[in-house]
Amino acid sequence: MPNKYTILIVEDEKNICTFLSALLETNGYRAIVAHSCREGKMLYSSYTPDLVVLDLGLPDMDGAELLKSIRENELTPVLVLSARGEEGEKVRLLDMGANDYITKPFGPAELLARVRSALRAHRHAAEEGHFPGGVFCLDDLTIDYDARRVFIAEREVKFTQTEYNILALLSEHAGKMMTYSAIIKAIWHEPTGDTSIKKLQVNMANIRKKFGTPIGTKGYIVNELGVGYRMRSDME
Amino acid sequence: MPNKYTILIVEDEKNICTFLSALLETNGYRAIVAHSCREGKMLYSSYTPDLVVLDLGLPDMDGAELLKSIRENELTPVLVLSARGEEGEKVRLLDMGANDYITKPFGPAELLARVRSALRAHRHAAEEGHFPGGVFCLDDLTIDYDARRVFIAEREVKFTQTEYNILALLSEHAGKMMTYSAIIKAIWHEPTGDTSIKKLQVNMANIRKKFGTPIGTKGYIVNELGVGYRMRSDME
DNA sequence: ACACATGGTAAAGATTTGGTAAAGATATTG
DNA sequence: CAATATCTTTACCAAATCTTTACCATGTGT
Repeated sequence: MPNKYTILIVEDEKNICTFLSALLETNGYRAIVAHSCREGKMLYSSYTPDLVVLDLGLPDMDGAELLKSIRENELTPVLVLSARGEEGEKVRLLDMGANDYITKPFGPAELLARVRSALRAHRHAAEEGHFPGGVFCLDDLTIDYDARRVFIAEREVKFTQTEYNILALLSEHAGKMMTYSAIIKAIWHEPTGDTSIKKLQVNMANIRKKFGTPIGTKGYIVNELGVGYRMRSDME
Repeated sequence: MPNKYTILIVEDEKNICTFLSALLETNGYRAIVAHSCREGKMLYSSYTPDLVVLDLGLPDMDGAELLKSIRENELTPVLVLSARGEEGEKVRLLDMGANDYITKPFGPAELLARVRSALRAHRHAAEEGHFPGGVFCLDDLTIDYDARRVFIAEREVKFTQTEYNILALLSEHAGKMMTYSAIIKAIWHEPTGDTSIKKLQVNMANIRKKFGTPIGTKGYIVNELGVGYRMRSDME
């Protein structure tokens, strides 16, 4: 029924290209391949893909520029492929609006999972700018944005203002990795520094404490070392 | 005694039916159950419920048809229950005017939160600031908007103009957190500042004093530090 | 395995915030 | 105009919270 999702791959290494496009094609996506950022830019505007897989460290132009030109109009999800040693670049692109990243080397299952997750989260966000009914749900966690109330397994849990703000922010972007600087800017409107990251970590600890950390269950919020936090999405 | 909200459940699976009706009944709603769309249509016109929980994929008739027949006259909120994989159908029903959807499997907290949210939104949209019959009820508190009179446990209590305005405002948005700035703008038509928040706080103190703060009972109005006030709702 | 960096957590101190009473200021009423 | 009610401002206290600090656990690279 719905047309295939079109995925634009921007990657210079030939064998990764064929691997990716074969993988995506056999899983029901339409794959378009660009071997440089310039080409990616052109193909993007002619195909308007549903998702972009962007490799860092392409020779001809900065991946950031491509991302910026995509973000000027659309909010098409962008997955960043990064090799080791490109940590800084990775975080920079996440800050600029990339939705997720995958560190090389990666397996087919991981890539497909991230692609699915990004597509679904994006479709949800697009359908009605926000969560229908103003309610967010993830496993036992329920957030009622209008009432500004949070429930965990039927029982209301009180969060302080900053704790709630963090929760609301992460849940509104569920499934998307949010960098420290993005979170700090949104919550405290101040530049990121050592102390502000500490504040964030303390708040996260308090939030987790109130969640009660059900043993055996993976927490609602995941941390990625050196990058930021992500709230799990109920459809990943 | 405040009238219970009546909720019509249209669902064929027996165990989901009993789960839903038990859940809703224990939370202060009146639940009516229909096991088919035909039955739902009939029960709808005889009970005129305040909200409908509609399962997709009923055998006898398309849920869409029931939704359409509801939407012909009323704008009663409709929550759609959908299983995974019925994404397309779900979107279609949202387009046709369903207010929210819940994906199976779902927990009790999620259902209750979405029911509350839908009732709240609908109530607020329907009356231009007034309740059916021009009366608001919450536990011992009764507000007669037409007469501009307030009763607590059968006995009238005199409120000043601003006190009444605040009460009316909060009760009209019962269940929703109202920020300081929203309240101040509505009451004094002036920008929010330190002094205006103080005014509001003093008024709240006076209101609470007149309520008599029955010990052991949670107050009618809840404060969220740094955010605003929320009047409890009879459906929470 | 080691050193190093990063994140988690608890607890103390500093700060902000809300509640309340009471004193002016303003408006309303007879 | 006086008497009264209401509104606004001020001051102070208690409690909630934010921030900082220190220390421990965990992960990362060599």
